[in-house]
Amino acid sequence: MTRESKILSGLNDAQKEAVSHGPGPLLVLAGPGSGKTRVLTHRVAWLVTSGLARPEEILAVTFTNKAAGEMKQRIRNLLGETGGVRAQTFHSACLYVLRRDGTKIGIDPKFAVVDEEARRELLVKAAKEFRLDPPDAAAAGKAISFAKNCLVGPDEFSKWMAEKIGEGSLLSQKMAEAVSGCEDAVPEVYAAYQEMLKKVNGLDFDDLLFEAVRLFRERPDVARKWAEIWKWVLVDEYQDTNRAQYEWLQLLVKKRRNVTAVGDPDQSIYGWRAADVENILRFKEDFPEAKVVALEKNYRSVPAVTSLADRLIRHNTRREEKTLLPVRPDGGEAQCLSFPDERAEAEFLAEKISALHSGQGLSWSDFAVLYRVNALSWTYEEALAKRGVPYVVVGSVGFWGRREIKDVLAHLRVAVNPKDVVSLRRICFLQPGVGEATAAQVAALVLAGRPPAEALSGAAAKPGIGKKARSSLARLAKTLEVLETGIREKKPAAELCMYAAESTGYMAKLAKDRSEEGQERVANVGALISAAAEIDASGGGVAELLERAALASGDSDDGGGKDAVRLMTLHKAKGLEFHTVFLVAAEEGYLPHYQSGYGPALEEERRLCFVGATRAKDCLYVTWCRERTNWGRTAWNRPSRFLKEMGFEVNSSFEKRRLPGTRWTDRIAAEL
DNA sequence: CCAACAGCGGTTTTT
DNA sequence: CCGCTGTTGG
Ligand SMILES: Nc1ncnc2c1ncn2[C@@H]1O[C@H](COP(=O)(O)OP(=O)(O)OP(=O)(O)O)[C@@H](O)[C@H]1O
Repeated sequence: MTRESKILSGLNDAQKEAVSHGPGPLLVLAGPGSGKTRVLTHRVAWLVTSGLARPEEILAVTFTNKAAGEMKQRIRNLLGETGGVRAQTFHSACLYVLRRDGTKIGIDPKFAVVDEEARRELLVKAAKEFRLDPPDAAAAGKAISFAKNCLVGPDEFSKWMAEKIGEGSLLSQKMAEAVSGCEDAVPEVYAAYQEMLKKVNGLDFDDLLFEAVRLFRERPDVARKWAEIWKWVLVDEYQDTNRAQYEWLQLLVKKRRNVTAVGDPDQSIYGWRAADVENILRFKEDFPEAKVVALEKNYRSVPAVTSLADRLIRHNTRREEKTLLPVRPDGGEAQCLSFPDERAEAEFLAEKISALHSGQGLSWSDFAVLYRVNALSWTYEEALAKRGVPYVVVGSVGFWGRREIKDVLAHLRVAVNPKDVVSLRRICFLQPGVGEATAAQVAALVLAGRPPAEALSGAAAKPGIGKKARSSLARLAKTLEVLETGIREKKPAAELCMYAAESTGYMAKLAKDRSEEGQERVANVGALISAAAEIDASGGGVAELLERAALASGDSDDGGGKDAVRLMTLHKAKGLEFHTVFLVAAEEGYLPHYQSGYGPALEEERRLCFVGATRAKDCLYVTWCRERTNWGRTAWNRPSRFLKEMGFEVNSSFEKRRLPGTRWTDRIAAEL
């Protein structure tokens, strides 16, 4: 078998047609479990083996860093190596471009990527100038993020917001909620916040997209250059792209038109973050010559699951119908269960998982518990722990988001970007005897244009600074100088990490804590040094390490390959699949969430429920509780309206209802 | 000026 | 339950 035919084997006709589409735009529109992601990866491999594209000419855009990693792995399995294919998120791709060509629109190439934590800090400070408290700062931050993702700058903001509110779209609904009470101040906060970002020479996540679009718009020659580099662009989860991503993509592909978009409008669940499902619906107009392929077979789920999901999603009004037939025979089960309270619900689930694990020879990682909000996870954690069932909460902070990692890296960030006052403040606070007053002195000197090491020594000499602070600031200044020369001389990142951790006394401070948590921190810093060494070995350095850290800082712990039950939000479950899924807390107020109970937001809640249900391959248990206690408050619940919409007969008069999957499905189908 | 602690209120979902 | 705020004692 030739390499090319090997890539096409294991695909149905429609999939083959999409994978082996030649040059020109291609749109794959299909429901869950139809093999969209599979098509995308096989298409990348096919473009290479067919000789149409060289690996380095391909950009495959994914929704998360994790999905990018998996895509690379699958491409490696098909081709033997990734050979320069870039698989990454829009944000990473834009960062890559801006690092290289940002100077052409006046961006200092040493800019730092401002992560969520630093962003909050800057926002709070910007909001304070206008007498807004932190909650209002967070609200303004949401509005600012919306604006940037819609390519609206501070100057146009007021006008834009006035137009948006009252428009009736999901975004306008969310905007109005976010800024209610502080509308008037938001434009000013936006401007002040951008000013601060400029001062610290930083770009936040949204700026990466915003600035990359500005670059391509203002410098068509640069856009052309990148269009020649990435001659083939493929985008997964296209239904969840926002305006900025859409625009950037258009600028990149409009000339060569070798663009593949893959997605499912029914799985658009990020409207609240400015994603616009119109982007995928408009593809045929943007690219009139586009080939459109529909995948109509569901390989993932048993009929009991697909029919229930289909019934649910039909309740959305703004929607184009699709055919999706299960190829799997009847089997498995889909049930709705009710419980008196969340303890009973959690115990049931733990017991069921234990039983299926030992009884059916399933792995722990074949199970997922999906919920609407992170706050619900602890109930299920408790019950699983009690039964000794291994589990991972996928929402928890991952390696790159951990405090000790960010602490050590903050030293390197300051050494690379001398204007990074946020990181400088952070490392000041790590020193014994240093608090707000001292850190403010240092920050003021840097904002006045002094280099960090000099500012530290300068502040140490000021009157009113304690003796302890004085000596630790001097030590920190020395460390920074060494790091700066180390970076100039391109010393390995691992070496510099180790130096930053040791010479500042940070390691010693961590080591003093003998608790389990403390020991873990020490080990994590060790792991950071190993990670840095790996980056060094693959030809990178400090810049690459910081890049990786900035983009991954928000990534959650996915448990790696650990055999454990996965607990996560419905949003995080997108794109995944499990043998058995527990869709818990299917109650009015949680699903749909009480803030999204009407209008376009409700339709998105329904899609969220749809995404959750369609993660199940064989078994789906949708559960709800009559009574739920949260933060010490007990509330009565009504079952989610989505239960009825899925075809379950729900009434509060029975404790537990058990219906065998397929037979039940047939009966309901006949009734409808 | 800084660190430690108690009390309160509340974040939907995340690159 | 967790993070932020304001208080105290060193
Ligand atoms: N032609 C095929 N033959 C057998 N199995 C297939 C085929 N195509 C896809 N599958 C399997 O179906 C499942 C779903 O595939 P994939 O994740 O690519 O679907 P998807 O359309 O991206 O789903 P979703 O939109 O729900 O994320 C996977 O387990 C995949 O291996």
